[in-house]
Amino acid sequence: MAYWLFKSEPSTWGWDDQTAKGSAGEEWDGVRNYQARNFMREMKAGDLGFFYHSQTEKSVVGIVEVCAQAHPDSTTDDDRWDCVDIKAVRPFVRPVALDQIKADERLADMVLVKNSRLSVQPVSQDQWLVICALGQTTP
DNA sequence: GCCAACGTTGGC
DNA sequence: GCCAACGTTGGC
Repeated sequence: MAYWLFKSEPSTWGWDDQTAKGSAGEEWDGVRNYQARNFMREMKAGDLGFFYHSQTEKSVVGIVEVCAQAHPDSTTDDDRWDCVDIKAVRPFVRPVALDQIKADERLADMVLVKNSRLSVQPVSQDQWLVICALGQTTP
């Protein structure tokens, strides 16, 4: 089982939008970046991910689960682009801010810190556990 | 195949 | 609102 991080601007698609979809989940569509797409193609149903709010909030706000493996992105006819479906699992008791992540030396190698622009990224198990602990939330 | 120009993203 | 970093595009 692998861990990931999904980034979104809350004004475009936020945690509230995601939870509103319930257990049915929703396509993580609109990604037009090869690296991000390739990570989605590696995902398996049951993998877990962080839901990160960029821009105004810059915080990890919850945990999501991959509920459908990569399939063609329904928002384009261009067959280069695939996406997975994700569903909300649970919110963080305390959102974990980017500042906190940057300040924690255990998280210095996170892609979020090193390549802040990549919208879908892998997270190691160690990083996963540290951030869940900071968020006071069950991994 | 290289590289300059351009567009987009996201932190500050 | 600005700017740095990065990815993509297109001309050569």
